Amino acid sequence: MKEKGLVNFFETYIQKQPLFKDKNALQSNYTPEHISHRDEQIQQIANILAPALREDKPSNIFIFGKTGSGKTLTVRYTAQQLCAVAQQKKIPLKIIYLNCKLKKLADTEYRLVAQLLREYGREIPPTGLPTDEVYHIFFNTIDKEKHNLILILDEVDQLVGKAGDELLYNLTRINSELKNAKITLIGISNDLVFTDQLDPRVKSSLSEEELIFPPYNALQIQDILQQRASQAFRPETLDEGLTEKCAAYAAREHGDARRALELLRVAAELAERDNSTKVHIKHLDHAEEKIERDRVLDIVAAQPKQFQAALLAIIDSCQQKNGVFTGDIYQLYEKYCDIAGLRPLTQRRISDVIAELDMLGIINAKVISKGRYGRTREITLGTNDAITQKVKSILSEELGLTWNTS
DNA sequence: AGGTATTCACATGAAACTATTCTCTGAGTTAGG
DNA sequence: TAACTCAGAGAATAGTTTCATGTGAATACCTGT
Repeated sequence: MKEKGLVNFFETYIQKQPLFKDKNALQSNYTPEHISHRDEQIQQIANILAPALREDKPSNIFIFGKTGSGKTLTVRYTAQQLCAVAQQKKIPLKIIYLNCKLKKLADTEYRLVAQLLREYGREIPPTGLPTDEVYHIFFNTIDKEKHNLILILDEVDQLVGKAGDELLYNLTRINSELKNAKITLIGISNDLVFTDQLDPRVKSSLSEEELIFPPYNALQIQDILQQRASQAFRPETLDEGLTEKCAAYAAREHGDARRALELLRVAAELAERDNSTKVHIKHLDHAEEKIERDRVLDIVAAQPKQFQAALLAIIDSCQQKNGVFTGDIYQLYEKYCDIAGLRPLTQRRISDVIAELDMLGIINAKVISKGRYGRTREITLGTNDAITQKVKSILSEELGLTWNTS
């Protein structure tokens, strides 16, 4: 009986008209043929990079803009076009795109240079070599033949935050020592004040040209959504006013187009699972909640045990009273460590852990001064009750604590 | 009343330490000629 | 003698600990009226 039901399910599943025509169009790494509302920026970047086609060195560029304002997309698109022309005309040009945020790939000096070498077909061990040595190999490798190298560093702020600006300094300076090759840097960052941390020398040479990507406004997002939606969905699958609402959601979040697309995709997935023939507004609401829940649960499950114990202590304290401080958390945390058989970390470290959890958006921690009674962080939960309960049960399970709700 | 000094409870920074992973190198060992 | 094995030295990195210094405002303590 049961099996038959399942077969039926699969059969009807096949017969069902899918909502999606081409789901890829909503994926964040999808590059559309035409990029709307960024013509000006594309032209600017093209102008700056064009000298590469005459085998001159283009200026370094620094690009700022909030998340989801199309920075990466625009740069990659322009670079692709440039590369295509260069290839056609047999102009020696190499473009490397690196995302500095990706762990284990390009988030330290050593790894970034190693990754660059990998792009040139040289295998570099993940550890064991001195950094100078790797630089040396890099230097020799790229100087072997005459060419222009355009290096796109996405989310450079992450790199500088972790590894310092020495690398950028070396890269900008390396040009004067290279005989054949020339390196052009394109830095992409969503942190507008980030250059303040940089060494003035690096700052001036890196931002020979600066570009700012303004966030999309609601109308532009709507336009983009509609374009992508027409590729992604069959006609007549979206409810009236759906893209408008979706755009409005995203515009509220500082014009993040990526979020808008994700929202639309998840909503459609939910609709599909619902056996609905159309995506309705209610799906959009559910999608927003689901995205948030998935994000939090993923982060929580991925944290190390110590973070989980700290988070559990935070959740429990916060549920008992509001206005929770670092000291309270630490005491409870020590207790939980004891039960779970963990060696408790120092308060200094827990202070950092709390700050990191705050960064992840799971909790809110604000430094306040209680005057005579010291200075500390005031901690509140950043998620709604339903999610918090779910998080709590995951944590209890992970830590092997059987929980009695008293 | 108004002004200054104290004081608390951590925050924040810097440096040093630990553990892990990996390469490189050279000494010692082994097997085949 | 060439090939192989293995231990030890060095590196990079992540995660901590240790030590030191900083900090904002509620209180305590003065001061002069």
